[in-house]
Amino acid sequence: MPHDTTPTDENSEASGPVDLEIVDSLAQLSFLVHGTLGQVAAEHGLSIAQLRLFGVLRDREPGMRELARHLGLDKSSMTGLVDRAERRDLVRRTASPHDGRAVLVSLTAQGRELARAVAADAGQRVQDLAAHLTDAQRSQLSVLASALVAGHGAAGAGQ
Amino acid sequence: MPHDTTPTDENSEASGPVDLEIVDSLAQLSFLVHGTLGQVAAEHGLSIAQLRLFGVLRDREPGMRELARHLGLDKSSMTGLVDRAERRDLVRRTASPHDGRAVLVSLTAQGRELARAVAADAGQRVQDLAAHLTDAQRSQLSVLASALVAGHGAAGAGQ
DNA sequence: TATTGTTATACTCTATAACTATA
DNA sequence: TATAGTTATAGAGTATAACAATA
Repeated sequence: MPHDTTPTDENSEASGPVDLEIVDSLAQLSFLVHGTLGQVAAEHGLSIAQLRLFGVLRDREPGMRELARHLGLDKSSMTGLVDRAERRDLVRRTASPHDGRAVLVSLTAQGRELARAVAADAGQRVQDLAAHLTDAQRSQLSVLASALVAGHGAAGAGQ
Repeated sequence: MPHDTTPTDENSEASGPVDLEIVDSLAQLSFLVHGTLGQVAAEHGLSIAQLRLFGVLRDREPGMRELARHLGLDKSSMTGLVDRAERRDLVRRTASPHDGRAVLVSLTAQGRELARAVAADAGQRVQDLAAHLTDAQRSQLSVLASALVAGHGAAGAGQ
C-alpha cells in the first residue's frame, strides 16, 4: 500500500492528503455519474441493469452464459433481465445453431433504436457534468480515467 | 458505452475525440468504482444503499425526511432502509424533541464500528484501483474529479 | 391544512438451489 | 458427467398512493 508519497505539484495541501482525497473524489464522482446514468435510463423507462445489457448487446449476440459473465451476474439473474426486456420487444432469444441447449440474445430493431436514443442522451448528460471544466481539464480527466480503468480487468459493459 | 453515435462532428484538432472519450471513460470509471464499493460493502454484509446511509449518518443525526433528501430517495423508501439497518442494531430511531411527528436516525456503537471498518476497506480498495498510476497522475485525477463534482449539486454521501 | 412518517402494494434486481435438456 | 438455461423462492431496494399523528 503506497502511503503518502509526497504529491509534488501545485495546490499541494502541505500534508499531502491525496491518499484520502483520491478515494473520496473518485467515490463522489462515481456516484454522480452513476446517478446521472440511472436518471437518463429511467427517463427512457430503463434501469441501469437494462442499460448495461443494451451496452453489451450493441455489438454482440452472446448466449446467456456469456452475457452473465460480461455483466458480472448469475445466469439465473440473466433470465429475468432478458425476460423483462423481451416482454417489451427490446431483445429476442434465438436458438443457437451450434448448441441445442443455448440461446443467443440480440437487440430487436426497437431495442436498437432505444439503445441509440439512450446512449445519445447519456452522452449529452455526462458531457454536461464536465461542462464547466476547461477543454484541457476534460481532456486530462478523460486520459487519467482511461488509464486507471485500463489497469484492470475490464469492469462491466461500457455504458 | 461503446462509441459510435457520432453523426455530427468528426475530427477537430486537439479537442477532437475528447467529447466522446470523456463520456466513455467517465462511465467506465464510474462502474469500476461503484462495483468495487459494492463488493466491499457486500463483504461486510451491506449494500450500496446501506453504505450511503452510513456515510450520511457518520456526522449527522437527521430525520427521515432529511435522510431521504440526502440520498435522493422517497421517504417511503427510507422506512425500509432504516428498518433493515435497525433490525440488525446498526442504527436507531429516537423521537425528535422538537417535533412530535419526527424521528431522528443515528448510528449505534455497533453501526459506527461497522461504518469505520467498511470505510477503511473501501478506502484501501479504491486506492488500489489507482495504484498503477504515478503519484502525479493520482493527484491530478483527484483534483479534476473534485473539480467536476464541485460544479454540481452534491451527489450522494461522500464516503 | 400541511407535514412527518408508516403501510400497503407492486416491480425490478439479485442470488441460491433444484430442475430440464442437451452435450 | 458436465454444461446451458430455467424455475422456485427469498430478500433488498425502490416508488406511488393512502393513511395516521402531529403541527
